Amino acid sequence: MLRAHVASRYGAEVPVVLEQPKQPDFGEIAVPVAFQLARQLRQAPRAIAQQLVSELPGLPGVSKVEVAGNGYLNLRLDRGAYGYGVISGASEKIAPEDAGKIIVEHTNINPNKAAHIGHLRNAVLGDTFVRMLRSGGYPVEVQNYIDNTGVQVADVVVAFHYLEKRTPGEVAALISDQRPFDYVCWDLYAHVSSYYKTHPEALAWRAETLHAIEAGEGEQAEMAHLVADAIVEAHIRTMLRLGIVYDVLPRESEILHLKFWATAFEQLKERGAIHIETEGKNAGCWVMRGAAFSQDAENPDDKIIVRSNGTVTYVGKDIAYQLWKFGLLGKDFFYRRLMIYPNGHELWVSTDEQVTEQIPSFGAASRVYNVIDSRQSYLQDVVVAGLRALGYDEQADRSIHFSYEMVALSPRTCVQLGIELSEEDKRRPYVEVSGRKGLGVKADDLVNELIETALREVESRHSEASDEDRRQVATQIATGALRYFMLKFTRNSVIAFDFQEALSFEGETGPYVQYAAVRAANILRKLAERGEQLPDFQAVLTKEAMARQLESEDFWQIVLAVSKVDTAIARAIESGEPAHVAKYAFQLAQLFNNFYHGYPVLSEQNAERRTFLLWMTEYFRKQLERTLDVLGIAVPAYM
RNA sequence: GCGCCCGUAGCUCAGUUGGAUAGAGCGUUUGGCUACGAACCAAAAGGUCGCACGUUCGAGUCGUGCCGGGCGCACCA
Repeated sequence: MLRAHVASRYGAEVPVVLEQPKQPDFGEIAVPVAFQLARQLRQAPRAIAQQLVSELPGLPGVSKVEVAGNGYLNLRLDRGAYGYGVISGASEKIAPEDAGKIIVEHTNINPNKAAHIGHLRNAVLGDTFVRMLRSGGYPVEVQNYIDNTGVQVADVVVAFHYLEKRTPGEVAALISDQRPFDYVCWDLYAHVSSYYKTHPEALAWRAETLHAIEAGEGEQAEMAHLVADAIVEAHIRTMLRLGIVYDVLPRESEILHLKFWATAFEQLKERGAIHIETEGKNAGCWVMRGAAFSQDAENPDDKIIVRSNGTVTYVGKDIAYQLWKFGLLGKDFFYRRLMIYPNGHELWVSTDEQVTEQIPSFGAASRVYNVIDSRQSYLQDVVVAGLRALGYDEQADRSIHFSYEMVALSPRTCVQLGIELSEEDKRRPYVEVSGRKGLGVKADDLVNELIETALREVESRHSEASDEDRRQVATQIATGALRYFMLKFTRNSVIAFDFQEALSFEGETGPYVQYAAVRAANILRKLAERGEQLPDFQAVLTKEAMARQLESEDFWQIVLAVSKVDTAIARAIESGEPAHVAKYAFQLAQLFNNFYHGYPVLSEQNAERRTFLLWMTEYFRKQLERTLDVLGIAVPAYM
């Protein structure tokens, strides 16, 4: 409407953008359109703004338009109408009707050792983004790719087979042993990695093992399966502690056995996307021309896809996998159900032969997000260049590297962990986590420590509750703290992990937000304990009543902010930034704690005011819970 | 050498496609428990947004060049 007016008055198509003013007393909506017009009309912005206001017809829902600053148009909303609309309004879905399936691939941990905090950041980011998309109405499929035939698994097999001389039977016994198997492998992997350094000839064992795994024969192959399957199970269990689940686990073993690569290879050759090199340093290799993904325009480096010994590199397999995700490979996996989660959700895993009639449909998405840390951006570029070289430009555009910076360790935390730092490392702002060196904080250790810390706190506050009960609450608080901690940083900031900071439950943390939701619920519970029921808000709080109550600037600002859950999530989806949802949740909680302190609800004497306060409390509770749900954070029964 | 990321309060970080007086948490100082449990709230102090040019009515935000830090650039994944 405003746009139409501007267009007809000035004969100019100017984008009319609506903004939120910096300060609340400037009104609810700001329109900087006069600035844009100023350039075209060569007049002062303020003069144009004044002209606009004097000629503007009344806008629905808007009570007042005024000129401010150098030429802002500030709109003030009709508070009663807005408040009444909020009571009766439903939440909006932003996904277009015809939106195709979205695949989000995350976690992707090498199944050869325990998960660490770096993996947690990946999984929490991925899982939260999935929750954001689903709350917006998008259909999403969650994949966790398992590299069960790679070097890292081979290295652990080398350790078992050659260094420790164990049989597959003995490894199987270790898996069901007391000590967590992923922890055993964690140490073993660090051990074998350092062994290679002092005994380079041992690398021949690795080559031999990789060969055995690929051929699917011998003790090493058997052991590789045992190890990978057991570790995958451990990872699934670790992630479930944080409420993270998957739909399907595509495995590298099936990419190989079902000849995904062979099919992709044919396509790549046919379309000239890759070439065989006859001379130079890459002689005998199939390479992709560096020009396709070059970072160095002057002298682009080619990327080897097939080695001179005929084996395919990781990038090659990833191109095949990416093609499958878009349904462009002309092949599919077979699947078997791996497990059923406690909530009934089914987890499927790829297989190389048909074992069930009821094969679910996976893959064939219209958009793909790969949650992978920024260190692999070069390889992701190559994969996308591969799609492009095959003529799949559209799919290349819809292949999104959802990148994030690594989690490192703060120097203080290194000292706490008893890690010896070199003089060089001591001068760094943070130290990189390294699985090879066994340098890092295991995910399960961190979760356990968070639970114990929370438990001490819960026990000191709620001596009346049962042990079991308190442990459940402590677990919810611990995982809430951990998830929030992983989300409060934007994706491209390096997290220098610090124990003291991560174990904090005060200030900008998950528990702070949980506490606000619990407090809101407490008020409503107290009400019920007094035998009172929640009033029918829609009937009691008429437009006029709303207008009366919302004359209070405090209340008006609260209602405005609390009503913007969907907007906040939509904006976060658009920017691909889960941290924005976390930030919004924290702001809501701050607002509520403020409200809680300033306005006693149950003891309010004025009947209409009391009903209004109750409604605000219930509205706060509902919106906080929704936002926390998108963050994967539970609301405890008490705190 | 080339590419990507970062540099904002003592510390850790936000800053919504360029907009009005740059924000939060922690830490410091001060005040608030009669329970809708203080895992909270209120107040104070704290800034050359790394530096310099440029574009613009307007730059923390865009461009160029420097400075400082991190990560990549394998016939590993």
